[in-house]
Amino acid sequence: MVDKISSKIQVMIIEDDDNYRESIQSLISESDKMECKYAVDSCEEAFEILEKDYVADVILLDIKLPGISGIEGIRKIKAISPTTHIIILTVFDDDDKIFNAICLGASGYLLKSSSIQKIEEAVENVLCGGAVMTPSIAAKVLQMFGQYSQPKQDYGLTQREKEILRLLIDGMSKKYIAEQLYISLYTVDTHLKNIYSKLHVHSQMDMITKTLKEHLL
Amino acid sequence: MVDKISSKIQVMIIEDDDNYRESIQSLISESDKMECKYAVDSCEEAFEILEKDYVADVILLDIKLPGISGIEGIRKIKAISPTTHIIILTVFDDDDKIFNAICLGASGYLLKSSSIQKIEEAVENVLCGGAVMTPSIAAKVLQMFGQYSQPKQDYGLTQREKEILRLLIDGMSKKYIAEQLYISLYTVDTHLKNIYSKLHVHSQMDMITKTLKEHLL
DNA sequence: TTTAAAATACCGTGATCACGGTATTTACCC
DNA sequence: GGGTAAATACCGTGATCACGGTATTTTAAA
Repeated sequence: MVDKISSKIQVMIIEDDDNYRESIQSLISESDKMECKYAVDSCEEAFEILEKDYVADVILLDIKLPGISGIEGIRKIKAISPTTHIIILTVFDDDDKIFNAICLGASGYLLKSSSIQKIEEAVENVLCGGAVMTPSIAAKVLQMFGQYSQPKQDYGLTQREKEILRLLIDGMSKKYIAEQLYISLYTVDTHLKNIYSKLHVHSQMDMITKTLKEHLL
Repeated sequence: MVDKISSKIQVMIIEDDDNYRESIQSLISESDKMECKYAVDSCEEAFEILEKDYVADVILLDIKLPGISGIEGIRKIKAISPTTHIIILTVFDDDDKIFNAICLGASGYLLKSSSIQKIEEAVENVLCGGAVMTPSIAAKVLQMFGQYSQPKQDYGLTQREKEILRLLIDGMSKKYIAEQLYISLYTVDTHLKNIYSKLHVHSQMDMITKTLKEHLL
């Protein structure tokens, strides 16, 4: 072992377009921060390399690949090498696929037309724990996010009612709640009746589905 | 009305630092795509303007303001002028606040150190329905997102069991499900017992909370 | 073809729930 | 000081649920 172990960021490329793959690899070779030892044209090849000793810091992954697609590949890459960050490369703005990719654990998404500077920037960002997204993806993600946190309709539940609701959602029975709160089971029952009336439901199940689906707490 | 109505993008600035506000305003004035008629130093002022006839396409909003904070301001801005996009401006990488802002409906987040090109780019992106985020924010958002969609643990439920689970979550009673599926109530009961055993729960409520919390369907 | 898994069905018992009442005590607002 | 909202408590009845059995048929895999 004459050479010292490289301290450069280990970047791997999975891309079936020979031209693009090689051009990116050579561009990365010119960087003094990144290094690309392996540039392969399929997920299958990548798996083999990763299953040996090689540890990639970042993988630039084409989403449209013959055989195992990029999307499917993400899962396995993450399984083999959990610390490896994945940046999706694609030519088109295929929001849905990108969206899936991101849900599966990709840290970023870049257009193939991105400059080597953008790529380098993205690689550094994901290594710092950041993520990189195009505005359209970002918007989609935020939109889903908004639904999830925003529409807190107010049904006018009192503090005590909310407290009891919380305990029920945590899986406690009416009886147990009564004991925990040092109140009578009858009282819990009364509160429940009031909650039902306010939420327009008729069972604990309805109440809980409504609460969880609408994120009322 | 001699002049034609401006077709430039209407950008409004809410920023209490006089220097920064004025410099951004003058930079925007040089743009041929954007126009900044109003640059104010508080949300209160902005509300007044928005409550009159003025319609801002995009508001550049400082997060740290005297009086009503940027975060609080977002809500009211959105209430007065729902179509207005909001881009948060801040000096520091205050993830938590940004995160709140984004949940409240901000379309983007920029560092004050951003170049006028970046700002222009961001403005155009949000007007196209996109969103702009720094990598650290993006990562945080994705992380929360991942929890929400990833951990689909498999409890080995059969098709029929999943079907019944779905119906229960839709609020149906065991009896009603039996009728809908043309099977005996006893059968539904048996399926329930099996589901309980697989999910390690002991009531419909537990089952539903578990299903909804872990997104098992 | 044998086996295993899935779906179906039945029963009884004790526990829990839903919901209709009614009623008292605080606490706070006008 | 009168009114209101919130929290507390009690009761009975009919409905529903949980869960322990046991058992048959259908389907799919070996």
